[in-house]
Amino acid sequence: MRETDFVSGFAKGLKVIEAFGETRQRLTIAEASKLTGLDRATVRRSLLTLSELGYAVYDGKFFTLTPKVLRLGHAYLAATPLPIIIQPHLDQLSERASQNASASVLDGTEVVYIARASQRRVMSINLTPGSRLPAFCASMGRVLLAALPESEARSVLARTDLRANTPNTKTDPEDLMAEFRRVRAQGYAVIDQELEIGLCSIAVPVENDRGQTVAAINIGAPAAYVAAADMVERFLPLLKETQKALRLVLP
Amino acid sequence: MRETDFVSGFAKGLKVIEAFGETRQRLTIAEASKLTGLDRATVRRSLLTLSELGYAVYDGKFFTLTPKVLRLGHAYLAATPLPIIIQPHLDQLSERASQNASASVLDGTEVVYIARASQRRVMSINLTPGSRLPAFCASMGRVLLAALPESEARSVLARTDLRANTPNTKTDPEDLMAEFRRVRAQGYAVIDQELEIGLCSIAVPVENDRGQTVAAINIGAPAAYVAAADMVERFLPLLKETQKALRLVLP
DNA sequence: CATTTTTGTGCGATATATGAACAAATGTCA
DNA sequence: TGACATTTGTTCATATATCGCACAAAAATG
Repeated sequence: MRETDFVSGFAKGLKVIEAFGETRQRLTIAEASKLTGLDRATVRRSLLTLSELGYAVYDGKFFTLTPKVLRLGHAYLAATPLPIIIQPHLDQLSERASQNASASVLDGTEVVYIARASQRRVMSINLTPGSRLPAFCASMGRVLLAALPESEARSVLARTDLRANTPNTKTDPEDLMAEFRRVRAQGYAVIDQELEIGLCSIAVPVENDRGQTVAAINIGAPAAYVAAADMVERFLPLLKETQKALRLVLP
Repeated sequence: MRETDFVSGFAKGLKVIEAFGETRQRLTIAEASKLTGLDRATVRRSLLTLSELGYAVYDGKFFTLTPKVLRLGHAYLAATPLPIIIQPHLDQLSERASQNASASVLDGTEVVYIARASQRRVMSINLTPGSRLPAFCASMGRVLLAALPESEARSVLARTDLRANTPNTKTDPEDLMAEFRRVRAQGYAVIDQELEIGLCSIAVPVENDRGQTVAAINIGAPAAYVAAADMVERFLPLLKETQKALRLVLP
């Protein structure tokens, strides 16, 4: 791409929007400037543009995003057939397992939820489409990373902040690479309270008819209710069924 | 605002992102140009910028959004304390009612879901944070429109495409204005299959301690399971309780 | 009230938008 | 099939808009 094919004003504006996600709520011009590293004058113009378009409001001091920005993110969910195709299968899966079921894709070092069917509340965090979790310690993340070439998976780990969320969290890159190989061989990943104490989950890849992994689906259950050792027996057959059904309908 | 405080390149780029939501999946440069009304050369630059930043991918013919754009929308949910405060109350409400509960705010002529707690699948459409419905025929929409000054509510209706979703849908502006007055007086709105056949819902406003309406919450139930006439008796007390709890914690 | 921080604005250098032009790809019809 | 018409992606010159700096004004801070 030539340099003149890049609209830097657009890129800077997007950076400003993302700055709101990193903190909370309201930002002043100076705060947004610090967070983005952009010049104050530039940030100011971007924020005023957002206000003019209705994506933000300005009270003379603070800028606040409006619900209109949800349209930007939602453009992906609405434009991508994947969540739409997966959702009914996920609903059925969740119903039959009497547990929460989710679908996600990989974005950099994180898994991004694209669909979810809940039966019960079990996690402390509330997950909705768009929510992100570190891939290395999530069941779907393991499955998605296992589907990458080893060198790429290693590169993702290198870029990841491998911090332990619980005493169970595996953080050694070599352990994780070995785990990916195991996951690839057995076709599923089980997480035993590595992300959150009291939460177990099992995930399988979602593949299209060419065998490419395009997403992952999982079932999460309270550890008090289903021991990690029982996850495979109880949920793998259901997951495999959903996986098989999806392989037939995905392009 | 002065004219030079507006970054048109940014505004055009945002328009391009939204163009993906209107159709599906993949867009060529020419398609995006038609949808946005922008010059092909300009759209091309915006799309190449999105690709360069990882918000889109380009295969030489089609541009596709990546999950990274979800960060933009999610910035609102993460930056706004409202969904975070409401969610646990919504979970409790949904649990006690054994029905789906949702929270939304008004954006123009539409209600935008900001949080949701599901117990069962009842609607044909899948609603997630960011989903939109026409305000005039949704229970939360009625509540939110009733909270506006009459002139504003009338203006929203004037800008709304008042199409009937079911034979039950009220579409006459004067009927609707009368309904808003009724809703305002009684403090809740009931929808009897106006949005979708087989679906009833009841909503109340979420007010802060100054009495300003900042959102709405609702409970939806299958008409086959709960008659519209019984919605008030069965769910209003629960909604009122949640409303009261939220009034105390909202700024 | 002095000091620090933040915000708003003018300006020159630089980057972008525009619409026309053109080649390549695609579609249409005899 | 082959000739013609359309559509599409891309490039270019140039008029126009934006960028980031520097400075002034205004708030906030102590």
